[in-house]
Amino acid sequence: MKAENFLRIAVTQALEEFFPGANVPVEFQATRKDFEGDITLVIFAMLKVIKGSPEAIGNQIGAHLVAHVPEVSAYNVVKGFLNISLNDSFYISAFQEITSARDFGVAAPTGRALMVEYSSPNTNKPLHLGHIRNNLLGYSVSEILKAAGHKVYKTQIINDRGIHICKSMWAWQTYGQGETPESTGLKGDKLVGNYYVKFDQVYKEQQKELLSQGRTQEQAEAEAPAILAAKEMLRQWEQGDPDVVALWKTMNQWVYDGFEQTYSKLGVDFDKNYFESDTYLLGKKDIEHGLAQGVFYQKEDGSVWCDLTDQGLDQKLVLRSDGTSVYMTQDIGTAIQRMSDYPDANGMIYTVGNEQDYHFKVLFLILSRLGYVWAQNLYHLSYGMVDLPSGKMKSREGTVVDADDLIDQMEQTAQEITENLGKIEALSKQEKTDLFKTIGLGALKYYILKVDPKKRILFNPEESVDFQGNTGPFIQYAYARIQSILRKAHQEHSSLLSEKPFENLTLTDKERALIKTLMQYPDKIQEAAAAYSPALVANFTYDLVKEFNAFYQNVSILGAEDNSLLCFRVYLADMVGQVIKSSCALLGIEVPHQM
RNA sequence: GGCCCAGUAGUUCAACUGGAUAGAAUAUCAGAUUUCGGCUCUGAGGGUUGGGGGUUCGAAUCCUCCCUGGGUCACCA
Repeated sequence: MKAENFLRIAVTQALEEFFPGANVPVEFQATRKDFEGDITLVIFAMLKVIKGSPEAIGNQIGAHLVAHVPEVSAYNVVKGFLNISLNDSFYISAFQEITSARDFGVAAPTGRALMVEYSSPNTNKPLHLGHIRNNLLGYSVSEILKAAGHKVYKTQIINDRGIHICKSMWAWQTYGQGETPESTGLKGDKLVGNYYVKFDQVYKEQQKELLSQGRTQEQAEAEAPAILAAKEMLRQWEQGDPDVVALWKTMNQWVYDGFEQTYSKLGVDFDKNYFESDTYLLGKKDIEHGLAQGVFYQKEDGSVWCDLTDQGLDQKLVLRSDGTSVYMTQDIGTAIQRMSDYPDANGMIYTVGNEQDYHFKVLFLILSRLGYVWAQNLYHLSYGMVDLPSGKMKSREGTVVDADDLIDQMEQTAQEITENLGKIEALSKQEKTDLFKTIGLGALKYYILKVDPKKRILFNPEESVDFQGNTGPFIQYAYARIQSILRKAHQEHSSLLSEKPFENLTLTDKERALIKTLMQYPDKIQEAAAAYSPALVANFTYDLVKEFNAFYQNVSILGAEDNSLLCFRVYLADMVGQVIKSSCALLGIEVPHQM
């Protein structure tokens, strides 16, 4: 049982005794490290309801707790804080509870189902560093929500249609000379991306020429043959022209194959893919319904709008005067579609960059005005840009960091650093390359996920692979070390480990602190799920590792004086390892058995 | 210009959502060990939380006005 629960009961009893009838708020928090105690009751918070000096009230309650609650061993009062110390038998039984729990930390099913959308790439260019943050966040939040007891459907919408797709199609058709991924040895997304770039070059040149012939910039942009050709192609695609559709299918397949490789390297996956080419006509019907309901209004030219000025927002167009849809129309339609595809789901999380904050604010508002109950369970998982020390990423200037290149670079950096440390000579070649992948990706993932999603990231590849400090490899290293201890323990003391005879131990501060941290794990998952923030999990894991290192430093786990102590320490190390592994899994990070 | 987000040690990030003396890591410096200047320990310095005002027992956190950076305000997606 959690300490907070039985303490709350006892404190309420004490208050009832000292201040009958008063409805006093009981607020606990973890005791800060520099103070004696395990859990702290905040007396200040009570002063609004009851009168008196906080010290006196704290002492009164503290004395009552020591007298009536067997788990409470001592207390002290500092200003308005009552610090409560719990005895070792409480910690030991709490620890036993943890070790015997299956899937410690994972909550019981809540019966809720949610859909998480992430990645959602365009099929005209390869994935870049920004997508990596998106993918890592979306995947990790999905795992965290699952651990918090929800059912999760991971999904992406593939933006496989539109003028940008036709641009690379036209460029390939015109300049490609039949190149394929096989003939060039390029990943499909790279090949297609090259033609997207090619289009832009040609387009720019044509504009320059038109400008020199005296056209305005606007005219040049509109009249360049390349853009006209791409537009024509889009028209043909929409009419189902067989040749264009065939080309579109072929080139998109190249891109999907390329994306699949990148996803699999990143370790992310999806339960369901939506394609914009299937869904881009959705939403019009819903606009009509909304119009009938009075949620929208129509102007004389026939365009349809939503008036959000009463919410401090603007008027928002939802259907053009020619009856065609805009981005918002599609998003309204797909949201409704998805919720009917998955009737058990009653909410969605959209992992999309913060440049679309406004869009999603409006989208959610409109959906709720349309009367969908699930509209209140929509969340925009908004994240900031990723910058590099070398400067900002701008696709126009070609300073985009390609996702595959970055992953390769991370593995290579991991290799250099690991080999320099020289602890892995015993491993086979295959084991080594696997290890470098694990470390390189772990570094990348941890570095990105440890930062609050909302904030911009400055990503420094070198720093991220550091084996010291708040980094992925540091955590992985701690795990590997624990595994090595456990291997030895099982070799040398296997008979001892079958039972857990550690009832009457006296714990050290370090051991108590470690158990305390372990006990927080389930709450951390809930917190992270409520905040949609992998950063909370990441920082918890780091705290746990630090706590373990502090314990490990002054203690010889396998050299304990008596058997039950040794057994206890091995179980403690084992449990720490399990929690590290499990919380790393929530971040999508693998842990190595040796490094 | 309106709206949204961010601003915390030199640097990269925390701070349990209003709690105690704002913490880690990294970099720097000083010791210890090491003949390796690289590895490992120990310790230190480093902060007006962008600035001013306000709210209260108590503010990095809340309200307000400024400053800086980013985003967004299309019949683009």
